[in-house]
Amino acid sequence: MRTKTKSGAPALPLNQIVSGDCIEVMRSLPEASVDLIFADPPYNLQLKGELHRPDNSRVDGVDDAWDSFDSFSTYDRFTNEWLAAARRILKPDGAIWVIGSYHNIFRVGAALQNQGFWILNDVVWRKSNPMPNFRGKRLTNAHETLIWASKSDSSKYTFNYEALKALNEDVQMRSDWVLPICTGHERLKDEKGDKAHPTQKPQALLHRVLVGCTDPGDVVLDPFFGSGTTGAVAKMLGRDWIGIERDKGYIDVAEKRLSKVVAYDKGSLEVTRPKRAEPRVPFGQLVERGLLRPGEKLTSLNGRHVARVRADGTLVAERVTGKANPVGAVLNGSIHKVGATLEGAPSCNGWTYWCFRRDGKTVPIDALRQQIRSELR
Amino acid sequence: MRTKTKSGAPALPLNQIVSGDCIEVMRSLPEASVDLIFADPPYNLQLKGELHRPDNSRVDGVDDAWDSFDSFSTYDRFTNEWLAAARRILKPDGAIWVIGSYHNIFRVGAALQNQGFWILNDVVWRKSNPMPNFRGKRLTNAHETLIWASKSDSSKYTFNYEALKALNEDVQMRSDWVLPICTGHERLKDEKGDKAHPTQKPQALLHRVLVGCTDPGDVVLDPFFGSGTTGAVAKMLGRDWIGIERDKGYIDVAEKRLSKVVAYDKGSLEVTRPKRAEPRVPFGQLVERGLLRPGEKLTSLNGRHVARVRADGTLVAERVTGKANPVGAVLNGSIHKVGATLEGAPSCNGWTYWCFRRDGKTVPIDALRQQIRSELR
DNA sequence: TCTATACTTGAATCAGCAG
DNA sequence: ACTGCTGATTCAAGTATAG
Repeated sequence: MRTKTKSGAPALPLNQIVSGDCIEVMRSLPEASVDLIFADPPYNLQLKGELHRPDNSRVDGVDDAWDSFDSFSTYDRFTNEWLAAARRILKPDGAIWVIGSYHNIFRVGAALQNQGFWILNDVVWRKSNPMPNFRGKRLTNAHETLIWASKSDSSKYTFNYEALKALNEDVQMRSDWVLPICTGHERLKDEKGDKAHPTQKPQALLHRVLVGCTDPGDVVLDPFFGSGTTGAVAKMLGRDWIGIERDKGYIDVAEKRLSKVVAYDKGSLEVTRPKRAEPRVPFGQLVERGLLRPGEKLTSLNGRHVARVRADGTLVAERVTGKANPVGAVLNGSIHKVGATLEGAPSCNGWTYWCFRRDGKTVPIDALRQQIRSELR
Repeated sequence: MRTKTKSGAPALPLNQIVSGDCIEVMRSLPEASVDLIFADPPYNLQLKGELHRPDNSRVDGVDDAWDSFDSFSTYDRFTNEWLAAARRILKPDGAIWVIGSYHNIFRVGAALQNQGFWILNDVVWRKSNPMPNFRGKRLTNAHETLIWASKSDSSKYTFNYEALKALNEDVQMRSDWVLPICTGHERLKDEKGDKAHPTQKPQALLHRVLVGCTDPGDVVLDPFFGSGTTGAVAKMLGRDWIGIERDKGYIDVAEKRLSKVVAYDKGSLEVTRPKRAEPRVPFGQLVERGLLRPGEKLTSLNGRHVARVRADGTLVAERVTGKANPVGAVLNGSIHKVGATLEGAPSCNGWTYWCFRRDGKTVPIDALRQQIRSELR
């Protein structure tokens, strides 16, 4: 562990967790000494009451004291202070990553710009397994936002373009990253088996950030260290790290975690990537994209049934009048459901069952799905 | 076209493009008169060497740090002014969508929150075919961000949850939308074959916003109308629209475009309705109508509890004797209350929880409610 | 040991109406 | 504005249990 620099300047507490308030601690560190800062500040969630799942189980929300601020202006003051302290210790060519949600990220982004940081990208972490919206009142909140910014617009920031491209099947890395949330064995638990930290980030996220924006031997600082994901990945990747954390309990968790982390041997980088399945295309997209018009008539493959497209991507069919349905009731639902009901079958692949007409020809709607899939590749 | 309201208040210029500065025009419109605003404001792109104010005047070159600060504060002033004007004309239960990139969206989001708008979701438009980063210096900027906010935290905003779920293969719609950028036939061209507007948005994006957040007949206003995508999709979907645009050239393009747009037929615009919209049927009606007899035995879905129907439409259950209730007290109340108490749950939908027996089969009482509802139609 | 089913959980600003 | 009652609402993974 380094304790003194050659120049005699105050030393950096490398590969340690420093206990205390991150603003004070950062102010005590030497200026222009850190290559990268990764920050996961409080999101300032404003939860009102309790939330239950449809099965009546209670959602364990983030109601910790550290996430509570009495107003936007209190939160803004806090944000400006820690960002200013972070800016001071960054090297001129250094950079910062901050992660947040819509509750706080707009205020953080504006503060970054106001202080002279230069935004390089905003990155969307698309969660493959987010928590749904249980009451059906909003969209599933399925992503979080990261901001990547250099210290100034003239910084020669580190960007390992080729490494990220290699991580992405040799295609340029994009600003949207699909990654699962942190669960399973990676999620740290306490003695009772409960989660040790409410907002532990997945290592894969940090892996991508550190591979892309640091080199081995760089100094990475995390002012909101929490369960220590930044330190764990930095250690694995042979980067020096500094963690700052206020909560003794989290420090214990992180220290235990870091003691078990083994650095990769140099030159080895895991490259296992699952093969991608064909992307799912909702039928509604054909309507949204204008490939089929609401009101347009679809015919079944056998020609016996007709249905019309609606603006929300469902079909409406006039049911044939018969014993089971003397009034000819209207039938509405997905392409699969309507097809199955009309055929009296347990299931039906609507993509190959329903056809539309173009230029005098009858074509299964699956052709339109193929068209969309080819655009996605 | 409407020109005067019954009350004599100034009329809304429905289904027209109003020429002029959007701040001034919005200030001239009646307050609390618009259901939804969709805004695609200038992005304040900071291309090196040239800084532009929102009014397109060039910022004189000064010291870099001061220069950028000046640019941000000018942009913030502009943002706050148009948002305030937009807020005034929004109905109390109205909502706003704003689209932007990392250059401006953080400032827009913070301004929205500062003015009292209540953010409902931030949505990521993930472009399936973005422009690559040619120099390999950053990540491919493959998305834009939209913010959906209601006028206040108490607004009863419109959200057609079921319709968006239907558009997405019967899975809850998420906050990340994969859609291609506007190209091909949809992209408007001028006489020379060049693109008629630099940032024309795809119709699919507006389709999703308008199907999800408005009903037919709602008033949708776009203060930065541009090539008129908002108006075109609103017209197709049977919504009233108002466009405001400063540039005569864009007005010509949009007017030509709008004149060719054909609205979908009304029947196709109907969208899957929420269950709440169904007429309410008090449980007591099942007893009154003789569908259930007083004294009849109901069983819980899981088979663990039994209750009897009373003549006033309440249930009586013998509570299971146990530690918490050594005397096995009698429990009486609504189908919901009795179910919730027996399960120890915060709430319970008695309609799907309680079952009765007919012809040897166990059926949820909700089937009887369905029967009454179908008679009401 | 393998398979199928059941249960648990995740940074959440998560209801609407009648009286 | 407040109170109280009705009754609507979830997706993907991982782990635990049963067969």
